[in-house]
Amino acid sequence: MTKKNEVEQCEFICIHENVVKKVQDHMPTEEKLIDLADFFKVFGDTTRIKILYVLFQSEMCVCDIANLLNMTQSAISHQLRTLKQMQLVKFRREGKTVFYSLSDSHIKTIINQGMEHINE
Amino acid sequence: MTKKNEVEQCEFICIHENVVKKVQDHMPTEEKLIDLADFFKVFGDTTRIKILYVLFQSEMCVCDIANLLNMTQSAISHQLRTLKQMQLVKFRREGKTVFYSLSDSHIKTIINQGMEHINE
DNA sequence: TGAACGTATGAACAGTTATTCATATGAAAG
DNA sequence: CTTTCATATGAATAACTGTTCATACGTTCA
Repeated sequence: MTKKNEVEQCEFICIHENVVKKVQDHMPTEEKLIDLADFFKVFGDTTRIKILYVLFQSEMCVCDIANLLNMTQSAISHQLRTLKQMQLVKFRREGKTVFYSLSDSHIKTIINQGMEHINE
Repeated sequence: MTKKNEVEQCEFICIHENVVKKVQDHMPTEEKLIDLADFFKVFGDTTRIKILYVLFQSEMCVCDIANLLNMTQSAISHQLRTLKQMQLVKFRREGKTVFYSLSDSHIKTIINQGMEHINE
């Protein structure tokens, strides 16, 4: 029985081999799980959550968001880029100004569910 | 007009002062927003997502989870600690073994919503 | 009581990430 | 074409986070 030697002997004794196998078969692919974690990672930052909350109510330009959240234009712009890459916001240009808005209303659902959990 | 000098002049010209004010009034408290981000942060790690997925199907001991995910017992234990602190999992002891399970079924909802978004 | 074993935990290290600063891009107005 | 202004972006830095390693804790069994 030459298996991984780093792993402790628990592996051989361990209790629920049948359960482990069954669960293993029902797991999503590694890639899906990484994508999913990356998706939630976007919500895991205060600045980005704030931006999303702001956009819940109204489309808004970068400058306005920065003022509202009392942060620099650059910081907001960087975060908007992240949100854009994850397809959570979209934008339209109007002269010099760029207006951002939510690209998907069911983002609201996810955040609201999170809020519910927070409020016990 | 002596206000913050770090902020660019955009602040004074900027377009939607009325909108900004209105949105500002409807924002949750800073504390709530931080808590919310912290909550989502837990889902933003591949290992933790995997653990949660595993526990969707069955309660399981630390050792089994480690084997299933091909990670060290220590790594899993550390992450379970995080999940425990966020009230996402609960545990029961049976002799030397500790079994973990989901503490709240509506976690499933959140993750499923995330999956839906991933799958476009 | 001592050995065995499953789990927990602190410290250290490596990798990641958010903000800042300086500067670039792109559009409008003169 | 030059200036002004809103936004974007690359590089650098500081803070955070996940894993590993060593070890401690707590339970069972002899």
